[in-house]
Amino acid sequence: MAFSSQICEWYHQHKRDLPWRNTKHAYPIWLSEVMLQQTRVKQALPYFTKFLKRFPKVCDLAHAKEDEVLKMWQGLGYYSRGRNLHKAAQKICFELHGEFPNSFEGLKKLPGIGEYTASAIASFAYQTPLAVVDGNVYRVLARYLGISTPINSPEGEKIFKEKANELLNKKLPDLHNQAIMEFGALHCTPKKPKCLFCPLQESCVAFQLNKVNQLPVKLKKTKVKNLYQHYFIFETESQKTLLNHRNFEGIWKNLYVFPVLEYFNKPRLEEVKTDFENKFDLRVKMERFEKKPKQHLLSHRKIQAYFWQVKLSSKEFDRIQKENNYQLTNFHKVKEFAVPVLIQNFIDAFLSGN
DNA sequence: AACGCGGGGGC
DNA sequence: GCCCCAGCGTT
Repeated sequence: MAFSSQICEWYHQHKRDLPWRNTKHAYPIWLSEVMLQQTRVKQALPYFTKFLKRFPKVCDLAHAKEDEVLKMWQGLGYYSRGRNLHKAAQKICFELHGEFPNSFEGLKKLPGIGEYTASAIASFAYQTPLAVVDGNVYRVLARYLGISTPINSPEGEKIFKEKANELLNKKLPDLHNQAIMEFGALHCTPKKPKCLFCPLQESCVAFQLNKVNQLPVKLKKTKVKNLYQHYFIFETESQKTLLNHRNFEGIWKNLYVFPVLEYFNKPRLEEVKTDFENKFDLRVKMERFEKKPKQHLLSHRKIQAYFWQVKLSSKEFDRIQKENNYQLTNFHKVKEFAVPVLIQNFIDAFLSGN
């Protein structure tokens, strides 16, 4: 219990005032936890506020269109979280009479809720004595206990989960869980942890062995692949353009982009033009907005995006829209659709005249 | 057991 | 440039 009381004491003195800590209701806790998956507090905070204002209750979220949920999620990334959030809200509202499951197992059945999030909601909302194990906890425990088992190996997962539950203060699981995560986020940080004035210094194995900067151990990193995208901004004289709803598996599922050709190997310009002509059965003058591609980095892709301006007669425009089932829209209404940040950046520049 | 999935920020 | 972030779902 020494560990927990020390962590909780530290938490009492250093914790940030975050809105989802001022409630015991499952709905806002769940919303915050999903947004915080692989996402920093600073980035998630404005989304949390915006969502709660627009969807005060879970059934408000359930009754919304997925398009609107994704539009509100725009810029937060990992859009499957937004889609699953919406699906889970519908389950809770329409199948569970608006009541959240009150057990770990019940919570974990909901889409988008895994081991971590189920533990978090169960402990924060219902004081269930379950330890959360997130990136912060892996790091704190790896150092404090001097465990060099890779945190993302099956054995590591098992060991750290066991240790986390051994150290858990089962009388105050919510406080303990908040405390250890906040400690990892603010004090026992990945780079430059504040060991020199750490309350756990004497009992921290990694500090005693001077191995803090070697822990935690993490296996591999998935290689980043290049992705070359050529977007086509179709224009008519009446300010219309076409959007493609990405209603298939993969990057940006269910978001909207301009009609696009994608390549894993850099195509020659002639190749792009030929592919364009074949895809749309169309031979027109096309011009790139800029010679240099816009680079956009994802965790697993390095995207080079080219944007082409394609002016069409209303007849051809109409044909292409129908043949490809594209979304027809006025250019200044593109901002009403959920689009990736890459596309939003282009639109912003385009509309401001660059 | 490994990979796909976004975007931002620290160093 | 590399790593990490209150991970999850699929294969």
